[in-house]
Amino acid sequence: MKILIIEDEPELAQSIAEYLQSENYLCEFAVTFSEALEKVTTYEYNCILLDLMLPGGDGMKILEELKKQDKQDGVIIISAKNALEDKIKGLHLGADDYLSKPFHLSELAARIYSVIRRRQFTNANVVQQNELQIDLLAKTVSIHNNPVILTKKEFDLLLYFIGNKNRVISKNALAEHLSGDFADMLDNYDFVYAHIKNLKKKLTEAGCDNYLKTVYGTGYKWEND
Amino acid sequence: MKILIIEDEPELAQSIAEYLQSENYLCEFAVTFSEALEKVTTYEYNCILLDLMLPGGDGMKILEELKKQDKQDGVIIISAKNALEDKIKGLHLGADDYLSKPFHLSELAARIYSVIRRRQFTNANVVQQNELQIDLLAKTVSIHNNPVILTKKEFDLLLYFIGNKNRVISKNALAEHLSGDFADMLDNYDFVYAHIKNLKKKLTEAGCDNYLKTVYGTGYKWEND
DNA sequence: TACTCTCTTCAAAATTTCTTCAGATTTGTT
DNA sequence: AACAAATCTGAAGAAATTTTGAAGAGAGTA
Repeated sequence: MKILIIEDEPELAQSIAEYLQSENYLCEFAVTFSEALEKVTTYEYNCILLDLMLPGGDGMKILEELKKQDKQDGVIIISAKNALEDKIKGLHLGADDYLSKPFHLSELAARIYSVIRRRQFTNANVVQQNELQIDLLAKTVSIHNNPVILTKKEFDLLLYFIGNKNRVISKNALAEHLSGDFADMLDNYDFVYAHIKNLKKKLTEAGCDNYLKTVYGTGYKWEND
Repeated sequence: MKILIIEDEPELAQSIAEYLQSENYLCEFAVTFSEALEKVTTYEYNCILLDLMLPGGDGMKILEELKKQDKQDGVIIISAKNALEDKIKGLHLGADDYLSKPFHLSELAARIYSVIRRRQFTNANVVQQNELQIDLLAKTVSIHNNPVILTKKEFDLLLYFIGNKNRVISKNALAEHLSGDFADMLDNYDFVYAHIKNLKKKLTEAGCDNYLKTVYGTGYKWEND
């Protein structure tokens, strides 16, 4: 069983490796983004441990590449950030699991074991939120088994909100998220308003309570108890 | 909240500033090393964004100077270099965070929020002050689980007071904070009076003791034992 | 090309918040 | 006590923000 450890902190990488070797796994390392990308595209691993905070690039890109190349490696994201948004995004991109630092090595080993075992069977990634059922792989939303047909941007928005529930998200952040631009200030939020309106409408028409609250002068918030 | 943007690329500095301004931060710029050094030693900021590649000197020197002078400003390093050593060195010299170019402005804003929160309040996103519970992310205030609905300016005011509790805040500082401008001596504080009044009213009506005391002729103070 | 679906833009309407104002009240001073 | 200056207050108009429907632009497909 081969494991690739993509992690730039040498001590952490080393102790993970030692533990896993004692569990009879073969370990390899990648420290930088480019190194990771090269190994991932060239070889095949039973499981990849992916630290998102990499020097040289966004770890998510590794996931995207794996998906693009239809690779079957199992992936566990390791992140210092505990952002649910990252988790959802990661799972969305095909990661199998998500582990926040710090963690116990035994916990990691357990996850690796179950990822490798589970890889033989397929299992859909479904998130249940309030009355909504969201299939991250199929990118579909349903409510009590009735589908809610969303456009891509609406689906993205919904995930973004749910991944950040009970937090106010500024219009800026929404605009950036929807447009996907880097460091570009947008001075017009009309398209944000439009997508929010449409999303809200579809959800309420499908019988979903209104969890998407306006925070006047700031942004929006998915409000949950 | 005042941010100093030490960055020699005008476009990047500009879009950062616009973004942060729309998120209610006050921004100042420094373009050269000497200018940065002067501002940093003369004024105080809630957060300093520091580009390491500066004309006229090594950005790390700014960090060293801050440390030498025992300044409490939060610092986020922004760098085109992805060098792990830079990151480590920066963190050693007291930087709070490190961000590689290119980055999303919302990511930057999130880091700034964390840095300021850690310095100003706690590590948690919920601040407990007297009987008030303030959720910084949800931007909500509640008292014994009953929500107190505040407008944006009222919420800002409350945070400002609590972040400076037991300190008298001048009307001028309040006016500046509320208007979002570096305003010199305004001759009219009516809007300050109005916001204070409304905030006080909402808090006391929700059952909060009156901690917000008038300091006749000077300003106001959130008084705590 | 024509068709369809999605995204963005636009402008008017609705809503919420902010500021101003003028009179009332409080505080400090003589 | 009397006066002046500072602060408080409620109301109303002003300003800013959001909502909305519709129209135009763009992307993808047959």
